[in-house]
Amino acid sequence: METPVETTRERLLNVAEQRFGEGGYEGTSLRAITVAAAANIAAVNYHFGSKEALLRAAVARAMAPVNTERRRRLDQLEAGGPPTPEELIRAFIEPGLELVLRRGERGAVVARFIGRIAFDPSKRIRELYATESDPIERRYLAALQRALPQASPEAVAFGYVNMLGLLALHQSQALSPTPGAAGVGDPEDPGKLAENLVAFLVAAFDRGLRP
Amino acid sequence: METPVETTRERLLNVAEQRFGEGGYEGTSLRAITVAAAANIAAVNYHFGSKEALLRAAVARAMAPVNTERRRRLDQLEAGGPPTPEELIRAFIEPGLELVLRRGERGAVVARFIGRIAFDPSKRIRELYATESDPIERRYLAALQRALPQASPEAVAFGYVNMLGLLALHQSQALSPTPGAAGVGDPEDPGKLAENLVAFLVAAFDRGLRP
DNA sequence: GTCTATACGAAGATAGAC
DNA sequence: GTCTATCTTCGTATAGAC
Repeated sequence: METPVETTRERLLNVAEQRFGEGGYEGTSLRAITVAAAANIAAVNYHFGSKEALLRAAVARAMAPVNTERRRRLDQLEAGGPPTPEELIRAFIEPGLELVLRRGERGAVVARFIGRIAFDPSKRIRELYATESDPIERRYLAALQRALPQASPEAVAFGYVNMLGLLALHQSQALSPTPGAAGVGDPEDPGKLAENLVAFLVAAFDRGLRP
Repeated sequence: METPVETTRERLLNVAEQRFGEGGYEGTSLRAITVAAAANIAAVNYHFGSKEALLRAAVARAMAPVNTERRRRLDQLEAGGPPTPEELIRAFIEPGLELVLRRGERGAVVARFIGRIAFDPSKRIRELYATESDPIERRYLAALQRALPQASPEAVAFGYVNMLGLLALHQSQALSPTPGAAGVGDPEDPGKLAENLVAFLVAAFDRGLRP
């Protein structure tokens, strides 16, 4: 690498990821972010324009590798004939949890951030997240519909919403697992959560979608 | 009724339900609440003590009928021999959605509020919600474990977390349905969502819980 | 007991000088 | 790019009128 030192912009994004994931968007002050990033209070406005624009940039940066991996898996699956529901669910869930698997503590911070944003019921934030995940979402819905020809479009959309919601739920708990629940953020076997979640969803998609 | 006029306290709780459900706890100011309730800014502090205490009171009031109904159903089920997973899931989901079914627009406001709070990843708010739902939660987990003897306690807890999360997700969308998704807050047939959600969860519990 | 008016310190975002 | 100034809004506290 040419630049071993983080720029102010990068530090702001890193801290934003951590703080927005911990306290939520409304619950986190720009002052707290800029202090932790060793930047001036006005730095956010200079680099991003506003608090919301900082959030937008952080979401875009965090989602990029996830979206790339999802696209790659979809391409690969569709190149090899019609994929099964399980393959599609796996191709959706695993990229979202690999952050935790592959990148340790730092990955868990990113996952919690993504989960929290995807999870947020506020109109503003939902729109922002939707913008970031929309292109890939259409492809998934179409592929799921082909894999589940007996299900109505409404049923497929219902299943997709549930899949997205459960992934976000478990991502958002990446650093604060529910005591006693299986494999949620289990540091000894982070892959267990992915397997549990995929199994749960596969069963629900295969036999739990009403026409 | 003896008192056809709402007291300031009641108006504050009603408005809090609506605003907290719409904008979240952090995203809603006491000033916005007191203005909408035609009360003085100091009224919240007088009647409840603090913003968080107002939230606590609103959660308690909103959850009371849901908890009562869940308790009643559990009692009834357990009086008639060991309940099936489906019966238990139904006894959990339906009271949470009946708000919308039975009380129209006003019920949807309450449901959105409950869903949003149950959904909130903030530590403070999660603890607050947990306090309100803890007693009934233990009974449900025990009953689910008896109905699913082959599943480990971790697996049962995992399923319960997912059930709670999906209910909260759909409750929180009571007034802003995802376009195209089946029956989410469908004003023409609000019972459809309950049936869809129960079917989805029953399939997942019956065949999607790994040991 | 209820409610109102007012004030305080902390934190919000942004604009403009440097 | 940084820093300071500024103006708004936040939650909370208090003193006193009804």
